[in-house]
Amino acid sequence: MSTQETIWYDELPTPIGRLRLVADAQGLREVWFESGRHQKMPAPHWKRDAGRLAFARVQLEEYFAGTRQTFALPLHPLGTPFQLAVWQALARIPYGVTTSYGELARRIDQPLAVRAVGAANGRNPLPIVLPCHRVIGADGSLTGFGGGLPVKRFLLAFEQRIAHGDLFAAPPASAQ
Amino acid sequence: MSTQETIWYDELPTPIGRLRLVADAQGLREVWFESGRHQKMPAPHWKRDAGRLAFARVQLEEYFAGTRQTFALPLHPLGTPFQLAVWQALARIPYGVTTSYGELARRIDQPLAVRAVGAANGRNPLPIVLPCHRVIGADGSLTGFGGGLPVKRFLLAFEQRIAHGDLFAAPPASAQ
DNA sequence: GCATTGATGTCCGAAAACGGCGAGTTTCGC
DNA sequence: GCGAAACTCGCCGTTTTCGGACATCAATGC
Repeated sequence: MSTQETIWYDELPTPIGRLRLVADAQGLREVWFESGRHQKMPAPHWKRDAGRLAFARVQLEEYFAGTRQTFALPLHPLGTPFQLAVWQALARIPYGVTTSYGELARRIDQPLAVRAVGAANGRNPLPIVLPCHRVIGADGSLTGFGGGLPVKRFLLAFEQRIAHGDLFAAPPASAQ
Repeated sequence: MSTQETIWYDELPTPIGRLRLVADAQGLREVWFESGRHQKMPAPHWKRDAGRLAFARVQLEEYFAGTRQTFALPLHPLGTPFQLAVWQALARIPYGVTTSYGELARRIDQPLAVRAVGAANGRNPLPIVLPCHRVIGADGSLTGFGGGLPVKRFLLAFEQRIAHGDLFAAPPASAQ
């Protein structure tokens, strides 16, 4: 019997669909889009526990309510050193601002590792909390997003709106 | 004069070529593919006797007609204790199901005797009756069969078809 | 005894394929 | 001519695939 680490999870309804939050004793580990293409399921030994995930759920609810622009959470994403570097850089992109993959590569001092940054971005286990949606192509194209491009569009428009203090949603911007 | 045991044999046409059946007073001893590479011939003192082998021939005909999935025959294969153990395990593999050599090794409580199981399988004196054709590599490769790999493929496809209740053969069944 | 051989399975390293890119060039419409 | 879209190619970490090297056990032949 291997000593199995305890893992908790919970679910959360949002404007972009249901999210599944996963955490261990050290912090938030994963955020999934339930309707995502991967269709991942919680491992059988994980425990559903709303209380354990309240710390993250509250801040996400605030984010979607438009009252929170920065997350302050214990995070524990699993990845290679390179991936962790990229994900840390993600956390430093300000609310409502976009950057390019190339720019991100420069910020981690690997200006040529452009596609690798793209790949690491695609593996981001903590979407929204680590705002990979704020990274777009150098030519302004959205290029890709785990939860689907419509969701990426929605998040960017949403942050724009909040950042500019517009209280009402603009008509088109239909999400998902 | 050594007391020579009486041995009878007979032949049987099937979709996979002529089979030769060999039995003694205690039961079925061998089944050969006449076109097999071994080109074995019946020993001179054996007696050809269709009546004596009717018990086995009937069940094999039923098998190839698709109306029999389990054999109920007196068997008398000759082999070492290890081989007999392997062959008994063979008899417990259900119709239309495949297993790996490693899995078979585990079932006889000798999980590391993987290649030995392979060797014993290769010496199976009662092909078809003891379904060595249902044993394949762990990676799904067919790896080998006394009657030739095409025959193994045919038998597996045939059992699949019958087990799933398909009455007509699929056209190409292009070997995976 | 001892060495060799199989109708295998596992592990490890090398090599190739694969991305949520970007810059430069070519190709078409206008 | 001009610009946008299509194509090409280099870049880099990760993942997948592939091949060769072992371990392991019974049987066989000497």
